[in-house]
Amino acid sequence: MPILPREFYSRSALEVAKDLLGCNLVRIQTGIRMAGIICEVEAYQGEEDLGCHAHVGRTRRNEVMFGPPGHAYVYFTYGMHWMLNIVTEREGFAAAVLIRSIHPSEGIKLMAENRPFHAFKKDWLNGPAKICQAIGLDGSFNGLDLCDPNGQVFIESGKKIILQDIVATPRIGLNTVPEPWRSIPWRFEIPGNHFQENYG
DNA sequence: CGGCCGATTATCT
DNA sequence: GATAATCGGCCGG
Repeated sequence: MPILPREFYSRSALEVAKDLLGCNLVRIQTGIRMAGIICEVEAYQGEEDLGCHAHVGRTRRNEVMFGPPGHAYVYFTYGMHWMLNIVTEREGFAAAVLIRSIHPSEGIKLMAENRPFHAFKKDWLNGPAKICQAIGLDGSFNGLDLCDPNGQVFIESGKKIILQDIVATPRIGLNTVPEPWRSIPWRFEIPGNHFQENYG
């Protein structure tokens, strides 16, 4: 499957988020290819969005989000977790899509080694920090260009998910974010059981 | 399975 | 000095 080009990411985070469902997140670590089908994402867009890191304006942490689309915004939180986001929209407009869960498809053995004591337990890959741990991503990947075919991280197009199969709900963990941003349904997912029955 | 809570530190005010 | 786009262990049902 072809690598998603820059134009794919040069759209609103809401569109990109939904279109990323069903696509294949690929990570090559020490020459070994790991991949997973994206099945849960969240959109964050603009300084108006009080749930988006960019709402405070440009800072050292969020500056990648203000940059060109198709790059990785990897940030650190809760003192121990890394999160992977994909930058969207045009340069100068801060927007990104958080990858929240994947259905592992390739290199599962290496993913398991990257998550010792948790591999193959229930829910071992449904969470943004779990994914980064499983595919070996940290802050050194912040700003990485995902459109570089020779890169170690990129996304390939996959099965097209029809809108009817996508469930939209509020974004997770925005406990102190004011309404309406706290509850706006910008989290998109392919329900787990549905995914396994129809897309696994 | 669901709810509660402590861990742990870069980044921002 | 406070906060955080989370996780995993522990507990009760």
